[in-house]
Amino acid sequence: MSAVSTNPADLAEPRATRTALTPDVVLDAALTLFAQRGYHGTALSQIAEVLRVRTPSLYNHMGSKHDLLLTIVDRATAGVLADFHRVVDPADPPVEQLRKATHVYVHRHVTHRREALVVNRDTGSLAEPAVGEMQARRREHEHALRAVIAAGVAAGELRVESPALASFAIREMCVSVARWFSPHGALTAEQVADQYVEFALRVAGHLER
Amino acid sequence: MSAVSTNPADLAEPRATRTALTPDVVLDAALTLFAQRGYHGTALSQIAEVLRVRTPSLYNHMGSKHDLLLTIVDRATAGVLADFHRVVDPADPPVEQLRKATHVYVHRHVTHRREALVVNRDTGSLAEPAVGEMQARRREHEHALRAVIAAGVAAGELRVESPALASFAIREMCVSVARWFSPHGALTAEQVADQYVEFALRVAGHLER
DNA sequence: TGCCACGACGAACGAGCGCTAGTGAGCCTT
DNA sequence: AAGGCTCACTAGCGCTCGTTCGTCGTGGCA
Repeated sequence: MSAVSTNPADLAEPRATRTALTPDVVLDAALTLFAQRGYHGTALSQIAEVLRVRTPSLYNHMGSKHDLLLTIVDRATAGVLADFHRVVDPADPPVEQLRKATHVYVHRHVTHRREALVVNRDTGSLAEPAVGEMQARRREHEHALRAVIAAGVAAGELRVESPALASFAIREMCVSVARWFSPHGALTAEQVADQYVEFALRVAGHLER
Repeated sequence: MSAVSTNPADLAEPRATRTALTPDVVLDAALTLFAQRGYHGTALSQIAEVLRVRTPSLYNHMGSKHDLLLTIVDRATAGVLADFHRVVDPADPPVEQLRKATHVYVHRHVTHRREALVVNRDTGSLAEPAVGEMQARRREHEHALRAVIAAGVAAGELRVESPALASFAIREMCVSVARWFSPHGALTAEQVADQYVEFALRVAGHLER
């Protein structure tokens, strides 16, 4: 099928005209390049080049290269947790919680592909204590999803041997969407999210309707 | 559950006593460090330090830093394809092929965690034409798995809307095992592989027994 | 019109990188 | 005992990195 693309150029449009430089513009360019080449594989001179500016000018709009990464990872991981707690209602039946949790998670990874790639690849390049804090956030989401699955099993709605294993599998399955999705493909973010919700429910052993 | 570990130190044991230096020893140390810090995040001086040797000594046993990465990725991707064709018998029913393909794939990612991490993270850091060649191998495996699923759907043994999407989901689910598995955990490679085969069959819509 | 804050710039820094060359110590062979 | 080979070493190369500093042109405001 031609619905998807592995073309990494889907991430980048070389800024043709030189627009006003702001912290957000710098952050956005860094995000694109970090996602493409990785944190250590990206030089500040490359970010400056994309922005049609000399390297030192960047320092008028940022703290340091490390700060860029920290801000990116911080916002991204906070967003995932915010998504989860916004859409998952503890009063809902576990299956419904799993459905909603998976949907936002996939949807975020489709609409925030660059952030997802950077978080998954370069969180380890942060300095302490930031590494620990960011990993703690990921663990929080992981445990929340695991609890939902465990509750579903306890309620007889789901059937898995190990909620932890199922939770790992589902999460990584969703994350990987960022690696192949293309906005130019045949599938919309919504369609992909719906498909992956179905996959997640199957992995979790939801009884067929 | 305490069956798994996210401790990255599971990858590295700092070589206490200085053993004889050989190309394989250098490659192994590079593999460990690349998996931990990434290709661009690893300096040759760090590899040398682990081996209790000065940096230039490495060049008696390797071509260049880039050669190390190339060798690692080359062996790893070739191994995946060899695994697939060794265990998957085209004469088998599609479901059986999917079962075997998933099992070796997970098993390899459990027993070759470092290789998997490096391939997924740093293949893009290779120079042309190596990048293209390695990606072509990954595509070959991807298409082979997709064909198996499509055949299963055609035979009425599996049920998915899009074999491509299911193939993506299953592959990445298996790959991610390298990210959390610990040999010190409660689960053996075989047990994890069996569990993930079950997950894969569920994603592919295999009818429950 | 004069002033001032903003910010892009050239120059340059110290550090670290991958890698090369030449030297000399230890070992095997004869 | 003498020779040659292997290989780890010191020294140092050219380069790029992230970052700092002081200058200077410009646009908004008095």
